[in-house]
Amino acid sequence: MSASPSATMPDAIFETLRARILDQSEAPGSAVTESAVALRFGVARPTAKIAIERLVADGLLRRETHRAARVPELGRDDIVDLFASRLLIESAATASLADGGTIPADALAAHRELLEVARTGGAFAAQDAAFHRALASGSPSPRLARMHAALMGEIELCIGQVQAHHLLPVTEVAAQHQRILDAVTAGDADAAADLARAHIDAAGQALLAHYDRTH
Amino acid sequence: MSASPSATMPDAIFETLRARILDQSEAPGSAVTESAVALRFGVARPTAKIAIERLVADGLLRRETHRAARVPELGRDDIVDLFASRLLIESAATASLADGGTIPADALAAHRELLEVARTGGAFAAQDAAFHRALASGSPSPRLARMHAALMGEIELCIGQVQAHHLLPVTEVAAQHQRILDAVTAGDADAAADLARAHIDAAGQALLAHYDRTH
DNA sequence: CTCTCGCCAATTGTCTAACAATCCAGTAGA
DNA sequence: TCTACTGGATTGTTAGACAATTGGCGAGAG
Repeated sequence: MSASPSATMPDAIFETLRARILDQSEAPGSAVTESAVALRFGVARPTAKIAIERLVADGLLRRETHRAARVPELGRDDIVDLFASRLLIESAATASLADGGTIPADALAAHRELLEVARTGGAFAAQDAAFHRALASGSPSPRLARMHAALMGEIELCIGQVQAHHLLPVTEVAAQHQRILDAVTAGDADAAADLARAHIDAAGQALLAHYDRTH
Repeated sequence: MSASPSATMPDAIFETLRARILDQSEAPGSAVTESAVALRFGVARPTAKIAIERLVADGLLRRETHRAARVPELGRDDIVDLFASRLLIESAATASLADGGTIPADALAAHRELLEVARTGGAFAAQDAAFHRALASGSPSPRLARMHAALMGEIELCIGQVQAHHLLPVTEVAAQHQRILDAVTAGDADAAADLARAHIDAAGQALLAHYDRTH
């Protein structure tokens, strides 16, 4: 995947670091300094800085001024807040999508890939995230889509954990996605929003329960 | 106002351009090129670029790749979408604020300034914007606050128009703020959210009516 | 022995200059 | 008249260097 048509240097660094953070190659809590990144990729520091700033904007890194950026360790409060915010945005986006009554092509493609993974087994985090991303960016409200994108980085961090610890069976995830799509196709905004809420809440509850078990 | 303790070059350019855009010194639709800004402030282009990128992130400028950034002309769809999104975020933030039952100090200060302006007359856009900004950033949900901040630039653009065309009397704005604060103090989340919704909706409706009159 | 002050290393913030890629309009040629 | 090309304008990207801030560590005073 990821045939980068016009691979620019900051983009390439961004993508590489993003993948490493999402699959936990970069341990949560570890520091990612501009100098280290610049050295590692053989570029000037400002180039590394741009990549890091994009990661920070996506919520995949956190930083304070004059401090090294760090991979976030999502605490209980973070998980609660993140899923509550996501619930608000994504259910609204799903409802407005249902008003239109059509499913974005990207969302359908992601859903089919997820069904395929459910049959063959394997990692499904990428497909799950792609589905939700497509759902939001297909919404008729550009600002809703923008806000969801800003949340998506941290969400993907969480999805990775749900998958890694087998907190939810992939078949159940796929089934819930199917029901959401059905409601959207039927143009039932209330039902679509409710189903989206339930889907997100289930993931949040599972993750919180796991967090409480391990802390 | 705004004693910048450590005025950095990009920040100074950002603030200056921001003020010029908000008071319409830069006409909507006009282009803001990196070179022009660099020349005007006597800095290198990347320095100007950073300032412009911040403006774009705040929604005060729009740009496509390899095209000059332009001051947005908010169309009817933009206004509808912006106020709908704002309604969703700000009412949720206000409700969670009411759950805590305490008013952020900044919000109270902005409210008092607005009351003062209501007595003496004059421009109130800055105080109105500061009030809403403080309300959201005082919310216990950092992500809600972050999303509201991302909307705030465009909101302020709208508030400026509401003020410039006298679409709402400042006394009415102040009175509605007062009612919201009262509900928050009382810890009544539902009432606070409803009042916030009504307040935002009134502004949106007034702006839309004005838009339809003039287009 | 403890507390405070000052220095030093680490890190980011910022700026300039230069080259590369892209887009658009206007023009020359078929 | 329509197409292809060229030139200017604009942004994208990068390297290198200097400045400012932070936090920790050690030395000296109490």
